[in-house]
Amino acid sequence: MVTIYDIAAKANVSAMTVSRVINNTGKISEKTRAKVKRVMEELNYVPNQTARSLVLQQTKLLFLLITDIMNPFYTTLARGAEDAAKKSGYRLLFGNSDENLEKESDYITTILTARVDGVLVAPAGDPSLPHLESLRRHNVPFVLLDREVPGIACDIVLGDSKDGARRLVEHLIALGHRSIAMVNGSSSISSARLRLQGYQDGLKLNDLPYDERYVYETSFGPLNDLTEMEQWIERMDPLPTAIVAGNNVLAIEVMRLLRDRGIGVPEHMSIVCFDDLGPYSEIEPFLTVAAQQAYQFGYMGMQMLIERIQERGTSLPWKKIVLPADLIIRRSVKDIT
Amino acid sequence: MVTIYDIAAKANVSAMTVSRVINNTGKISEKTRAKVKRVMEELNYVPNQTARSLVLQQTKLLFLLITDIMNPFYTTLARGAEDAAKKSGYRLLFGNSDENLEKESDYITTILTARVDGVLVAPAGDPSLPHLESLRRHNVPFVLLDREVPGIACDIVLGDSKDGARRLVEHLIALGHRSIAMVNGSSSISSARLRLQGYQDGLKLNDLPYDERYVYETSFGPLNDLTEMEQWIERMDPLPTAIVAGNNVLAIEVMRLLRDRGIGVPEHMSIVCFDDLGPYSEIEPFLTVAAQQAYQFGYMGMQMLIERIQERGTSLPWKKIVLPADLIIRRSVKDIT
DNA sequence: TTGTATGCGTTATCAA
DNA sequence: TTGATAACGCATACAA
Repeated sequence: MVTIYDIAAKANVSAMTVSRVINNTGKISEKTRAKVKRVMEELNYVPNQTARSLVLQQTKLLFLLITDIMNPFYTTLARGAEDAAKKSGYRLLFGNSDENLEKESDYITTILTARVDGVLVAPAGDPSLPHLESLRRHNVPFVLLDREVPGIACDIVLGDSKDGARRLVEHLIALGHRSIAMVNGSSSISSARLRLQGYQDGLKLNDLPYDERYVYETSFGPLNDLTEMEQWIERMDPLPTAIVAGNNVLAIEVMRLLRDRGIGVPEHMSIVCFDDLGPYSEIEPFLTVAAQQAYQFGYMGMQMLIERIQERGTSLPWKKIVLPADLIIRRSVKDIT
Repeated sequence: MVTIYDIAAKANVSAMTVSRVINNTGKISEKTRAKVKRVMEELNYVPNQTARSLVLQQTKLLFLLITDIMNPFYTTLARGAEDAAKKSGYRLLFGNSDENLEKESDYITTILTARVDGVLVAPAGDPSLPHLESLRRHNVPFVLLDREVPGIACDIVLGDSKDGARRLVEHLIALGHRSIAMVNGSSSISSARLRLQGYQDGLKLNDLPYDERYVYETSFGPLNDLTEMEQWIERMDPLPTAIVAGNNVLAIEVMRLLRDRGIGVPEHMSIVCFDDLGPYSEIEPFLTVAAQQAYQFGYMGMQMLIERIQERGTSLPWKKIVLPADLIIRRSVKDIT
C-alpha cells in the first residue's frame, strides 16, 4: 500500500508536507506542492480513510437504516438521503432491517463499531427504544424517519398519518361507501396507530360506527403467509365495500388475496392505501393512494442530521418536520352513490 | 469514548488481556475473563472498528454498486447479496450509480479510500473499464454482475441475455407476430448487445427480416425525457405489432407512451421485456417477461467475492456463472395467429 | 515554508 | 497466563 511516507521519500520532503498538500492546509511553496502532486499521481496514491478516521475521530460516513428495501417508499427516500448526503460530502451506508427487531439490533452494533458520524433511522417500532437509547448513550447523532418512538426525544421527519388516513376514508365515504374496513401495520408502530386514529376519525365525523372486527392488524412488511389475513376477510360478514390499507405493501397483498378469491377490485371491493407505488403507478394508474413525499423524507432528514452533526456541542432544540400526504385519486374505488 | 485501556484499568489487567478476551485468542484464566467481561458490560464498551481495521489491514466491509436503486431487479439482487454477506460475517455498503459514469467514478473513489475488502459491481457499461482497472491496480477484489466489460478478466455472474431475448421473440412469433420492434439499452452495455443479438437470432431463425429502423437504443435507466422515444414510434411505418423491451424500466416507459397516444396494450400493441417487476407483478400479472433470477445474482456473486477474498494470494481461475432467464407468460401479448 | 514528535485504538510479537 | 512495546497511516502541536 502506498502511504504518505512513500510519497515523501520519493519527493524528498517530509510526510507532513505531503499531508499538507493532500488537505490543503498550511503554507506550501508552489514548487513542492507540484512535485508532491506529481509523485502522488505516479504512485496512484489513495488516502487511507481508516487511518484518517482514527486520528480525526470522524468517518464522514453516515448510515441509513430502512425497514423494507423492496418498498418504493423507502428506495425513493433512500435516493433523497443519498443526494443530500453527497451534497455535503458525506458517504452513505444503507441497512435493511426487514421490520425485524433482531436485524435492527445487528445494524445498531454495526453502526456503533463502524463509528459512523450519524444515523437516519426508520425504526421497526416502539420496541426500538433500547436501540435508540444505545445510540444516544454512545453520542451518535440520529434522526428518526416516518415513525415516532415514545420515550426518546430527537429530530424527526414524519408524515401526517392521521390526516392522510382520514382523507382516504372521507374519499371513500364521498363515493358512497358506508362499510369500510382497515388492514394495518402493527400497533407498536406510531404511524400505524395514527392511521388507525385517522380511520376512526373519518368514520366518526360521518356518523359511521366503528367496529373492530373490521380492523385487522399485521405487519407493514412483506408477509410470507397470508392465511391469517384470509381468515379475517372470511370473518367479516357482511363484507365491507371498501378497505383502507395502512401502506402500499398491505394493499398489494390484500388485492392479491381478493382476486384469488374472485373478488374483483374495484368491481366488488374498493381499495385505497398509504404510500404510492413508484414507477408502477405510471403504467397502471390504478390504486388511489395517500402519497407521501418519500424523497423529501430522506432529503430533509439528511439535512437535519448533517446540521445536527455540524452543530455538535451546541444544544439546538429538537426539530420535528411533518409532511402532508397527497391524495391521488385513481381507479381502485367504485362510485356507489 | 471507552477504550480497552479504560477496561484494563478498571479490571486491573493489561490492555492486551482485554484484547484477548474480546477476540477469544490466547489462553486466559476464567477468572480474569469473567472480570474483564463484567467491566466491559458496565462501561458499555464497543470495539473501535476503525482502529482494528488499521492494524488488521481489513475492514470486513464489502461494497455493492448497482445502477438503479428503483429497479426491483437490483433491489432483489441487493437482498441476495446482503444475505450472503451477513452469513459470512461481512457488512455491506450500497451505492447507486444511476447508470452514470461520473457517479460510478465517485463511488470507486469512495471504495478505494474506505479500504473495503471487496466489491460487487454492476458496471455502467464498457466505459467502466478504467474504474475496474483502478480497483485491480489497488488490489481490491471484485466480482462483476449482470454486465461484462471487454478488457478485464474477472469473476462474473451473468444472465443468459441472448437466449432470453431469442425466446421472447420466438414467443411473439408463436403467437403470430411478424413485425417485432425492439427498444434497448445502450450498445456500450454487454447485456444490451446480447439482447439485440438474441432478438436478431430469433428473427433470422424464423426467416423474418431485420430492419434497424425498428430498433431504438437508449438508456436502461429512468428517462426524464421521452420525446426521442416518441419520435421513434412515430417514425415506424407501419407500426410493429409487438415490441421487445431490453429491460423492465424500458417496458414501463414504452407502455406509458403508447397508452398516452391511445395505443392500447395488448389490444393494439404487444409488449414483452427482460426482468420481472417484483411485487407489482403479483397484483397485476400483466407483463410477459424473461425473468432473471435477481436474488441469485446477488447471492452467488457475493459468495464468489468472499471466496476470492479468503483465497487471496492463491490464484484461482476466474469464474463465470451464467444464469438462465425464465419466460413467464402473462397477458401483454395478443394472440394474432 | 518545512520538519519532528506524538497519539488516535487496536493487535502481533516477543518476553516474562 | 499475562504484559510491554511496536506498528498500522495519518494529522495536530510545536519547533525550526
